[in-house]
Parts: sequence; C-alpha cells; structure tokens
Amino acid sequence: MGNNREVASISKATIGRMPAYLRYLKEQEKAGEKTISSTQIAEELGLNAVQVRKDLAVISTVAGKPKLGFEIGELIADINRILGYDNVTDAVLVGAGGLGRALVGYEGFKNYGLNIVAAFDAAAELIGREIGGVRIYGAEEIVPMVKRLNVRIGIITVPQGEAQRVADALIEGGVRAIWNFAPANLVLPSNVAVKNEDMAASLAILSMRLAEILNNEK
Amino acid sequence: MGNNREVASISKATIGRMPAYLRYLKEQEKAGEKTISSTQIAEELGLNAVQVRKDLAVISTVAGKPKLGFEIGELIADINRILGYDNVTDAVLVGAGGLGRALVGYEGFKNYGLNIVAAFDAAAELIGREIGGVRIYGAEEIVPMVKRLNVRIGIITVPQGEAQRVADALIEGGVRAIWNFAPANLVLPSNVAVKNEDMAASLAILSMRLAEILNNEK
DNA sequence: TAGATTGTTAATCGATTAACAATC
DNA sequence: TAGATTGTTAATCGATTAACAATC
Repeated sequence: MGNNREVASISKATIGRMPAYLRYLKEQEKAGEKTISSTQIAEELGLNAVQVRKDLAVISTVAGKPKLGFEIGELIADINRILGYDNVTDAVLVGAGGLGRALVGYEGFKNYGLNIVAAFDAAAELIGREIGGVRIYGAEEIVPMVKRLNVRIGIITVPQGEAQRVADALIEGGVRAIWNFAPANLVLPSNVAVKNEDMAASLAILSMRLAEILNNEK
Repeated sequence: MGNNREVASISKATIGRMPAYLRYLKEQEKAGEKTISSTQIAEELGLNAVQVRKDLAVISTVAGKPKLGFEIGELIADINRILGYDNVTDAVLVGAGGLGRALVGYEGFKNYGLNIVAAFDAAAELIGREIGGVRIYGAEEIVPMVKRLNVRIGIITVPQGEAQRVADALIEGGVRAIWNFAPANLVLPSNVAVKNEDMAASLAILSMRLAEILNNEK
C-alpha cells in the first residue's frame, strides 16, 4: 500500500518524462559515465534544468550531490522501479490488423514490463494463427479468456465502429486499463483507466506547430 | 497570413481535442441531429461543458444559440477547416517494418489530410516493394527524394539506434515536421516541429492510473 | 577556497472550472 | 413567460520557470 500510494502521488507530466530520462541515462551509462548533472540532462532532452531536478527528486531515493550531480546507476534503478519495469504485467490485444500485428510483434514492450499473452480478432481466417508466439482467438473468447488469464490491461486496435463493443467485452472480462488505438470516443465506467492513442490529435498538434514555424519565417 | 496567424493562436490542448469533437459531431450528424449543446458534447466526451464552449468559440465562425445549442454542420465545417482536412499534405515515412507498414497501409490518414507519398528502408529485400500503393526506396534516397517531392512532413518508424540519423537526413532534404514513433530522444534544430509518439510514456501514464484505481479500491 | 551544482521557495504561466448575467 | 443554454469574467488548479541560499 505504501508503495502504491507513493506511485499515485507522482504527477502525470513527471511520469510521462521518465521513459525519456531512462533512455538517455542508459545511453550515458553505456558510454561509461558514472554521474550526470541536471543541466546536461535538460540540455539533451530540451527541458528546463529545474524541472529535471524536481522530477528526479520525486522519484529518487538518493539526493544529487552539488558539483557532481546524480549517480546514473541509482537513477536508472529508481526509474525502473517507479515505472514497474522490474516486474512484468500481462495484457491482451484485440484487433489483429496491421497495427495490432505490429504491436504484438514489437519486442520493445518486454523492456516496458508489458507482456501480451493473447490476441483476438473477428476475422475467421486469422483465428488460430500466431504472431510472434501469440495466438489469435475469436472475438467471442474475449470475456472468458480475460477472466481466466486474470488480465488487467487491454489494447484495442480495431476499426472505429467496433471499439466500444470490444471495450465493453474487455471490461466484462475484468480489464481495468484500456490502451485505445482506435479513433473512437470510448464511454467507460470511471473505475477503468484509459489512454487514447489518438493519431489524429497528434497529427493535428504537429501540423499546427509546422504551420507556426513556416509562418514565423515569412 | 491572417489565416495562419489565426491557427497559430489556438492552444495545443484545444487543437488536440478537435479530432474527438469532429468524430462525435459526425456521429450525431449521421444520426440525423441538426444541433447540439455543449452540455451533451461534454458529457459524451467526459469533458467540462465550459471547456467545450470555449473550444468551440475559438474555432467557430458562428456563435451558439441559447436554448438551441450549436449547428452541427457548421461545427464540422469549421473543425475541418481548422485542422486542414480540406487540403491534403504530403509526407514520407522511413522504416518499413511492422509499424511502418501498418501506418502506410492505414486508410484513415486520408481523412486527416495526410498523404504518404513514399517510404524508405535500409533493408535491401524491401526496396522496390510496394505497400498500399506506396513504393519503398533505399535509405540513401531520402535526401534527394524529399527535396524533389518538396515534402515537409516525415514519419519515423525505425529502431532507436537509427532514428537520429534518419531525422538528420529528412531535415537535410527539407522536412520541417517530424512524427517520431521511434523510442529515441531526437536532437533537432528549433525550426523543426516534432511530435514524439512515445509508447513507453503512454504506457507509463496508463499503468500509473491503473495502479491508482486498484489502490483506491482497497 | 572558488565555483559548479544542488534543493527549495516564490513567481509565472497556461489551462480548467466556477459563477453568473445575457438571451433565445 | 420560464427555463435551457450561451458567452464571459473571475477563481482555481497544475505545471513550469526564476531566484537564491546551501553545499560538496
């Protein structure tokens, strides 16, 4: 409990920056560095140095040392712990189309503590096939399988029109967190976490910044 | 210029919500509705009604009417215009692995005004092949092709270690906006827009919310 | 010691939400 | 008319940044 309460108190913004810190720290460690300053991290990642120090203060068990900076090995261990990369969580994926297959086949999730244990699709010709060692089951198996495997995270990569039904099935099975790649506005109970991976929103923000940049040059 | 300046003044948060509004409004239009209230939109999308009204005030040319609400057709037209969905922008994609192929093959981008005109990969066995009508070229073609096609948006779906080199090549060719799906911290000139699609960050935020929810129940 | 770097307090900024008068 | 709904001003909230004393 103490541990969970600790995790819950970290802001969303800070948590979101952790993976970038982790990547950079690992790079530096590989390059043989032992310590690093907040200034250097900030410069490399395009952040403010105070922000970096605050972020690190929240997640780290050890303080930085004036003149020296932070111990890289310590920080890496702390971030791994905070992000839960030390222990693996099971997930299921629904929608074995192009994106779904890409995600199931992505080796990188192992480093993020995520393990996809089963995939589902409505298309008869996909059922029974395997992608990267993960078997594809029929959509009607979602509820019983999620229950049986006791899975808490579901990934949705189906077309827009099916996303809500899939989400409902996942939740009926016991899923409590949904990673939604479908361009759909899911309506869900408040005790289920959602992260919408809204490509249209990302692209809109990128396009706006591009317009600003091109406009500033004129 | 007036038009661009207008676009530039809209906040990132507001722009990011537009695609969700658009999807919901289109649904309602299809269902035969003519007008809609900010309250209804807010409820459906899990937002605050004042926030919805402020967002709509920023992008719309017409005001809502007390008692009636907003005209759905108007709003759809306004959002399409603001997001630039009326005219198509060309882009190139580098990295024809699982994720890259999924993105190139995704029909939905057409609705978002994005048109992928060429793909690149370092793997000899992929070069010359086509995905969804888009041809794959060798990595050494990036600079000349981007120059020739006069493309401003580049999508990166290569492994971490190659991302920086690919970004440099895209920029050398003239790209001014990078949509980065690689788990890498790109270092870029300030006159290039970037949107990092950091899966690890998304997953970290989702996991944290899940932990909070499960913790609250105890 | 001198100076680089830390951690913390206060100020600023941006976005969200509350309160409420205006109006169809 | 009465009431639902708008648009706007002020308050709040959360996150970032500036200022600065502490310290290795």
